[in-house]
Amino acid sequence: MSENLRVRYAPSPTGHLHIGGARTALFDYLLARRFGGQFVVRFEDTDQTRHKESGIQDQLDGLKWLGLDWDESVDIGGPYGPYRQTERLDLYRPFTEKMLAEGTAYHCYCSEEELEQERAEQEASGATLGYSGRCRHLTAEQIAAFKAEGRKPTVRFKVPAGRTIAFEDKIRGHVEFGTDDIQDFIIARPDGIPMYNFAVILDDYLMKINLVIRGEEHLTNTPRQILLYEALGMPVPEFAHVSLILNQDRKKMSKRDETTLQFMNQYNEKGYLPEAVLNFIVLLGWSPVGEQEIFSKEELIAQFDLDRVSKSPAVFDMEKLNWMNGHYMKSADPERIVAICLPHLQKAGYLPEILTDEQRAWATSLIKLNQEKMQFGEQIVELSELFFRDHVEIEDEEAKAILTEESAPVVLRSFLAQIEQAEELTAETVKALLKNVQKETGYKGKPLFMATRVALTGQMHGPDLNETVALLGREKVTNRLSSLLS
RNA sequence: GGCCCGUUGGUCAAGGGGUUAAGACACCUCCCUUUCACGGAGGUAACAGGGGUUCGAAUCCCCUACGGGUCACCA
Repeated sequence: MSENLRVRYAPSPTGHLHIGGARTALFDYLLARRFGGQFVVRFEDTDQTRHKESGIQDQLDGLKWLGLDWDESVDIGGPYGPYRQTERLDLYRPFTEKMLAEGTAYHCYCSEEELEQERAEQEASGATLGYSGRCRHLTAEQIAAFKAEGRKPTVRFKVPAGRTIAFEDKIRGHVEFGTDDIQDFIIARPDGIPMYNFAVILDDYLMKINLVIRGEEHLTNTPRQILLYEALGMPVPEFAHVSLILNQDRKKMSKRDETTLQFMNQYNEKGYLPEAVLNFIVLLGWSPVGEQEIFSKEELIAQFDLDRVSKSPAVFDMEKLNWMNGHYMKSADPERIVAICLPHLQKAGYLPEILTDEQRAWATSLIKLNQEKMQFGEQIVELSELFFRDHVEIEDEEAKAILTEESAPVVLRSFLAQIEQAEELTAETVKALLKNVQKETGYKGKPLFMATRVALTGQMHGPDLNETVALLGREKVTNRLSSLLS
């Protein structure tokens, strides 16, 4: 890569940033940053029917959330703009004209209905699917007749026969296709708006993109695009086709698939850390040289390369993502975790929208207490549920057994008395209180701590007991103890 | 159906002619801990199948099977 590297991420703005797109964009970004190239984000919005107005911002927000930045796009401009296709329509027209004039493309007057019928017949007879090319050699009379009918032609590319189109994919190696398997395809609609295959090559050429990284679903588009580049005498960029990300059923992720969180905004909403998601995504396909697998963005920039990207599809493993996110959460700044978790507690109705300083301080302690147990922010709700309920429900058999020990009421009665006398409850004072209970009753270890824990939380497991008691507060503690003892 | 791509433990994956076939997640056991989690020490578990080539194939070639992608006036 001696020349200036220029890569692009070119989504269709139909919705939020998808995990597959995020990975492609990440690969683009990493390479551009590593080799001092430019990363451009451009939008392919020529399909009016699928276009979603918020799509562009959603995509950009997703990239931003992940921690990526770009050198050229709709928001910051750049020397090769505009960066959305619907604003570039005038730029495409001369190329269409050129191809028509040179005979590498032709007008096709077939209606959508006719084409549909043709396809149906092909499917029925088991013939090769695709356009027959019947408008290639229309006579002047036929054309005049179509025009008289009021038909508006599409523009089709004339695919040369009998050729082999080969290219060296940066990830998959040598790939080749025969042009006889490719039918004449439409490059521009009757209204002049170019189709995907045409618009991409024009944009990539105009924007001086020299490496195209994209999903494997575009592999079979590549020979078509190479043909187009050739027809226009343009240099062909390099290609790198990244394999698909599959869901847990080993199928291509469908938008409706519920088993996997597929969009960046969902991760954000569930309280995942962007650096964890980024770290996880890069490992879906790419593998480092050594055995390290926790990488900062900077470390990735220093060593990411396409030659270590896998050819085979990867199944998205939520469990591993959760582990990795948990790993990042443990070492994250507690204040940041608080900021992520607070809204979840509020949404759950555990805390009001407007917090007093006291409430905020209390919630902060609560969240910090659970920081090391969380895999993602939303889990704070279930983790802290016991702090908000009115009554303790003991369902676990083992837990029930703890309370039937003869030591249990002795310990709890003593603890209740201690609590009532205590000035304030902090982790330290609670620790001292429990020590007093130990001295007074003679019970220590499990009979002491487990009885207390179960009585107050209903659970065998949980965060630090001293902190838990302190956060529960005198009222809840005395209520729970006395209702249990009566 | 045609064309194209792929196939190493349940998952992510290293390894690209000679390895006891790494590592991570998950799972199991043990240690640590008043509990859980964390951390630590172990463990179970894989080269899709069949033919070649070779002294020797997970690695190279062919076939089969399976999975996926694509054949739009979508991108």
